[in-house]
Amino acid sequence: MTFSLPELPEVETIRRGLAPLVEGARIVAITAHRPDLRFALPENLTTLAGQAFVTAGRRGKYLLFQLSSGQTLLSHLGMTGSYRFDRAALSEPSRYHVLEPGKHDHVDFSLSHPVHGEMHLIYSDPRRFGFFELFKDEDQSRFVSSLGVEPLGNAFNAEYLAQRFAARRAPIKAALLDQKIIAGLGNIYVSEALWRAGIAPQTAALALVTKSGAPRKSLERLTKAVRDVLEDAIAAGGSTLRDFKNAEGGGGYFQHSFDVYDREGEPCRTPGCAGRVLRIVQSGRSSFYCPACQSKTG
DNA sequence: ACTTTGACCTGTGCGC
DNA sequence: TGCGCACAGGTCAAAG
Repeated sequence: MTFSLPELPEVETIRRGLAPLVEGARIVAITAHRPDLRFALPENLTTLAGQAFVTAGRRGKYLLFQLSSGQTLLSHLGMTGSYRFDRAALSEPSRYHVLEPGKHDHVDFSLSHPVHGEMHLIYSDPRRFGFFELFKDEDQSRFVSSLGVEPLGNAFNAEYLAQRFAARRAPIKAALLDQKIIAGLGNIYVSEALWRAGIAPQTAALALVTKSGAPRKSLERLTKAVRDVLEDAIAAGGSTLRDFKNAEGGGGYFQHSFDVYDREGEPCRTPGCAGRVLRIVQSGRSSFYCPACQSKTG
């Protein structure tokens, strides 16, 4: 079992696992075991007791828990954040009301659900790159307000990307990682999408746009590749998601295999291609691609 | 306005 | 076996 590297498909898979158990649950108490993760925890986090979770949503890589007060609790998993349920009844006198936290357990949501009963939802995060935010409206959110389009939504299309890429000299790899353009792609799925589209990661983003500002064929392919790779990953995640409800230690998922990511030196999987996967470093991050079938010219 | 780099943080896996 | 070190990647802040 590898660590979760939570990009959009992983966050969506986690959301689908959490939703049936948290939606409708009343918050009995929230206990934070430390004052900060990546950033300081919201000051009034522990005062949410008495509210209920209405929906568990997602935007990009953010989980958005809508509360009965109208507020939204934003949760970002960083690189190593995870949720698990502990079914210990809150009212059992032999139990501590707040569970004895594990080394990397940082936030404990004590919940009471009308159907599923009492449980703890525990946020754990060894590297503490994750963070929380509490806001009333999305335009007040430091994180959500600047996000680009949802890649599985209608606003995501080749014309939109052409407009955003037209003045970008940076490599397409960096442009696809920019959350202000597309919300939800990370290092893994950028490599995967570029491989599917036959575009080398060093290609300047503006090379995918014509002089008149129209998307080139390659950008059309890339748009479809991004959408397809995310949909495939969500489908795979759904099939491997362990059931939060019945799992002893909580839910999770198994990372599936990728076509180029982390396959340095291995054969390219494009039919008929004799190339091997290469690893290069761009902006301090690994990119994996096949130099034989991914073009640098747009 | 755009682009790049460093910092944050800990577990893992490799070479010696 | 143990130690040191490079590496993993999401986001922001700062520098170019």
